[in-house]
Amino acid sequence: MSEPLSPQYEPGLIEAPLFRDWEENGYFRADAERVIQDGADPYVIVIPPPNVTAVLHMGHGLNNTLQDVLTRWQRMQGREALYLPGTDHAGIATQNVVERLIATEGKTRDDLGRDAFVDRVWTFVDETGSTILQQLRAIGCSCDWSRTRFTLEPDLSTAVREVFVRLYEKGLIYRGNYIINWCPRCLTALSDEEAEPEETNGRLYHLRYPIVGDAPAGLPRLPDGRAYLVVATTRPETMLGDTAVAVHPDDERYRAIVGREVALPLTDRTIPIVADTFVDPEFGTGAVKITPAHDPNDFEMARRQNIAAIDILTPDAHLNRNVPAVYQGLDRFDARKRVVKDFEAAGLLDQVVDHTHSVPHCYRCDTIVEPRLSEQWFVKMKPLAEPALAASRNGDVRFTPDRWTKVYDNWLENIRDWCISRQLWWGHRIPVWYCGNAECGETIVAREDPTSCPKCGGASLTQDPDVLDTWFSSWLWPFSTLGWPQDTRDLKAFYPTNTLVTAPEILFFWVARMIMAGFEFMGELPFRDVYLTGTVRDTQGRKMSKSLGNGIDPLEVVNLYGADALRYTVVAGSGLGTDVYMDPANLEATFSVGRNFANKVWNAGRFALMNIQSDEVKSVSEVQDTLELADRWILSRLDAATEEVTRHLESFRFHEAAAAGYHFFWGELADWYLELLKPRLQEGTDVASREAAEATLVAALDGILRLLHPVMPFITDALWRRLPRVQGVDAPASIMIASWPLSGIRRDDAADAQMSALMELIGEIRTLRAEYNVAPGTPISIHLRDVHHNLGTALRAEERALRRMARVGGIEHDAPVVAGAAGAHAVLRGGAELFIPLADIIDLAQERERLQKELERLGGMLRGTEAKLGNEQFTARAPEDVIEREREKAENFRDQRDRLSTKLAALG
RNA sequence: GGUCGCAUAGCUCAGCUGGUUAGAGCGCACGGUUCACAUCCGUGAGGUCCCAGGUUCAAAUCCUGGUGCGACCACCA
Repeated sequence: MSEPLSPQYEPGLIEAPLFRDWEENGYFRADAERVIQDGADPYVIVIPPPNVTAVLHMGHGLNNTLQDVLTRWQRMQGREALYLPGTDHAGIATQNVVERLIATEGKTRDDLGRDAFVDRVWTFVDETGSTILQQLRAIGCSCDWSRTRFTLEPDLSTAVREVFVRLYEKGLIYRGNYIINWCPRCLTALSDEEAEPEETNGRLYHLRYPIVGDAPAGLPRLPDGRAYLVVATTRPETMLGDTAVAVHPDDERYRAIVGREVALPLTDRTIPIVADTFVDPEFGTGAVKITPAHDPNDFEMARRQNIAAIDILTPDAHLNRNVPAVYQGLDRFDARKRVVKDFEAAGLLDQVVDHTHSVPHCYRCDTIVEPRLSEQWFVKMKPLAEPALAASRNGDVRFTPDRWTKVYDNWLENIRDWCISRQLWWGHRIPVWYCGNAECGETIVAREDPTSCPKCGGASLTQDPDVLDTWFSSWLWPFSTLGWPQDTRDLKAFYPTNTLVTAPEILFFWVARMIMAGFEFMGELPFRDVYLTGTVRDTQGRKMSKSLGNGIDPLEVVNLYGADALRYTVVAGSGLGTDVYMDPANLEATFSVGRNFANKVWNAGRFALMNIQSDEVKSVSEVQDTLELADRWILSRLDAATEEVTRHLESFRFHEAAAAGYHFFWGELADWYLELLKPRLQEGTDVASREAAEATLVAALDGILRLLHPVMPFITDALWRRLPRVQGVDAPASIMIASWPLSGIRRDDAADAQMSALMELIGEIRTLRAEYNVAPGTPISIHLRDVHHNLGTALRAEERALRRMARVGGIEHDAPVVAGAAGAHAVLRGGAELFIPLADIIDLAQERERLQKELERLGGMLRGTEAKLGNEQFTARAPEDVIEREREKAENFRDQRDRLSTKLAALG
C-alpha cells in the first residue's frame, strides 16, 4: 500500500512532481512517424499564441484549459495528439512595453537607433518571453513543449517572407495611397480591425464658410454682406485640409450655388461647392466640408469628384505650405483650440453643440486614431476570401456556437483590403528594396536580401523601413509552426489541424485570416472545428482587464486551490460559448465549486484506498456472478456517465461533460455507493461479497477518474496510480496514457430500477424524519405495504445498508395501516406505502387529487400517441424508428397509467 | 441603419429530439461532527420558465408579434 494520504487535498504536493513525471516520460510529445508509418489518427490543436510579453490571465486560463481537455481526451481515445505551443511577437504591444522600459532610463527608441532598439527588444523577450509558457504548465497544459514556436523565429520568418513574395508575385500585395488609421502615439498605421470604435462625448462645431462673389438670396449673410454656408464638423482643425464643400444634388437650398466657390477661412484658398449623393441633407445643415486626406468618406468622394487631397497631418507638417504658419507644428488638439478661437474671432463660428459619437481608438494604447492619407502596403483580400467563405457555406469549417458562422460570413462578404505595413521596428521587416538610382527606381521584392539592383545593377539599395502587421505572421500559424515552406514530416502528419479554440474577439484578426491562408498556401482548410469561448467577466459583467484591475491571477488560484480546482471551475462555468462570471474580490466563493469537488474526489479515493486491504483486486468479470445489487447499479451508472461525458465532449458541451462526471462521482458514487458499501467492507464480511465490492469499487473509481482526467488531470492521476492492481490487467504507468472508457457494456436497467426504489425509500424516510423532527440518531421502525418487485428486491439485497443509512430498526412488511393511526406516511413511486408510526398527520384527499390529475394528463398523452399510431398516413410515411419510438411511448404511458390506477386504488 | 443572440430560483446558469414531479452550483433556513471528507452530511424554502397570440392530446422547448437587454458590422460631416 502507498503512504497515507492527507485528509485534505493538498494540490501543491502532487502537481509539480506529476507534471515533471509526465514530461520526463514523453507523454506530451507527438510522433509524426506514428501517423505517417503506423497510420495513427492525428489530433492537433495549435495554441492561439499569446503575446510573448503576456502574463497569464483568466482568459488564457479558460481557453487553454478547454484546449487541454480536448487534447487529453483525444489522446486517451488513442489518437496521436499534438497540442502545439508558442508565442506571438506582438509588434505594437511588445514595442510599447520596451519603449516604456527605456523611457524609465530617460531614453527613446530614436536615441538607441533601430538596430540597438531591436536588440534591446530581443534581450527583453529572451529574458521574459517564456513566462507565459511556464504558467501554462502550472495549469497542466499537455503541450508538446519540444515543438514550441515563436512568430519571429527564423523558420517562421522564412514562412512570412515566402508568403509576402508569393502574394506580391500574384499581384495580391500592392502599395498605395489610401486613408488608413493612424495612431499618433504609436506613430504607425493600424488595420481597420485594430481601430476600435468607442462612444465618446464630443462637440459638433458649426463653421461658416463665406461664398465667393454674388450669392442668391435666401442664404444667411455675414455683417460684411457676404453670404455663407454652414458646415458641421467634430474635428474643426481638419478644415485646413478642406478641398471642397459638398451638398446633396437634390437639395433645393443649395442647388443654385453648386459649382460656385467658398473662401476657406483662415487660409487664402478658395474651394469648390460640389454635389454628391453621399451627403445626407437631413444631417446638420446639409453641407459637408470635404477633407480627402483625413476622412475615408471624403477620400472616396474626392476620387469620384476628382478633388485634390491635402495632407495637413504629416510629421513634417511644419513644412506643409498649405497650412498657415500659425498652425504648423501644433498638436492636433491644440490646433483644434486655435482654429476654433480664430473662427470665433472672425465671427465665423456659428454654434457648438454637444455630440456623442463613436470614435476609433488604438486597440493597443487607446489613443484616438486619426484617419490619414498615406502610402502603405495592402493585401487584396477578395480573392483570398472566396474559398474561405465557401468553406463555411458548405460546412467544411464549423463554428461552435453556430451563430458565429453568420458573423464570419458577413465579414468575408464585405471584406476590405488589409493594411499590412506598420511603422514600427519590432517585427518582420518588409522584404522590399528600392533602387537608389534615380534613373531606375526599381522596386525589388525578394526571398533573399538583394545586393544589387537586378534591373540597373546599381548597388545603392534601400530596404523599406516598415515592418509587417503581427497578424501577417499569425495567419500562417497552423502550418508555419509545422515547418512550412519546407516539406516536413510534421506537416505531412499534422496538417490540417483539427480544432481551434479561441476568443471571438479575434475571429476576424486571426481565425478568418488563418482559413484564408490555409487555402491559399496549403490548398486546404487549416482546421474543421472552431470553438469560440465566452469572455471572462467580473460580477458586474465587465470584461476582466489589467487597466480595470478586476483580473484574477490564475496562478494565485493554483496556489490556493490547485490547478484542478481552477480547471473544473472554468469548465463547469462555461456553457456553450457563454461568458464566465467570476468574482475577483472573492476567490474562495468563485472557485469553491472546483475546490470542493477536488477535495471530494480526494477523500472518496482516500476512503477506497484505506478500505481495500490487498494491493490487488479481482476483475469485475471474474466476480460477475457474485456482484450484488449496488455493484451492478454503480457499474450501470458509470456506463451511463461514460456515455454522457463522451457525447457532451463530442459536441463541445464541456460544462455538461463536467457536470455529468461531477454528478456521477458525488451524487452516485460518493453519496450512495460508498455508503451502501460500508457494511460490506467491515471485518467479518462474507469473502465473496467483499471481493465483489472491492472489484466494483476499483472499477468504478478507475472509470470515473478516467472520465474526469481531461478536466482534472492532476488529482485523477495521483489517485489512479495508487489504485490496487486488477488481476490479469496490465495498466499503463499514468492515467494520461490510459484508454478512454467505452460505454454500452454494463447498463443494467433492472439494477437501476431497483436501486432507484431503494433510494427513494431512504429519501422518503429521511424526509419524514426531517418533517416530523425525529433526531437523526433515533432509530425508527417502518411499516411497508404493497412493496413492489423493485423495492422488494432492493430491500432483500441492501437491507443492511438501509438500516445503516436511514437508522431503521424494525422493518415490518405488509403491516396493516390502521386508519387514522398516528404516524408519517408516504406513497412510493412504485405504489408501495411507507408508514412510520410517529404522528397522525396525513392528507389522503390531497394525495388522491394529485394522483387523479396525473392520471388524466397521462390519459391525454396516451390518446394522442395512440391516435398517431392509428393514423395510416403517419404509419405509412414515418421512418420505422420513429414509429418504434411512438410505440415505446404508448407502452410506457400504459404502464404508468396502470401503476397510477393501482396507487389510487390503494388510497381507497 | 444591417446582422445575430439572450430573457428559466435571490445570484450565475443547465435544460440536446416538444413528453414523469423544470435541474445544478452558490446563497438562504433548520438539524447533524467517534468511525473518508465541516472544503462534510441530511432536510427544506424559493419558479406566472419576460408578455400576448398560434400549432399540438401535450410548449420552458416550435411559430408569429411585442417588450427589455446584449453582441458584432457599417455609419456618425
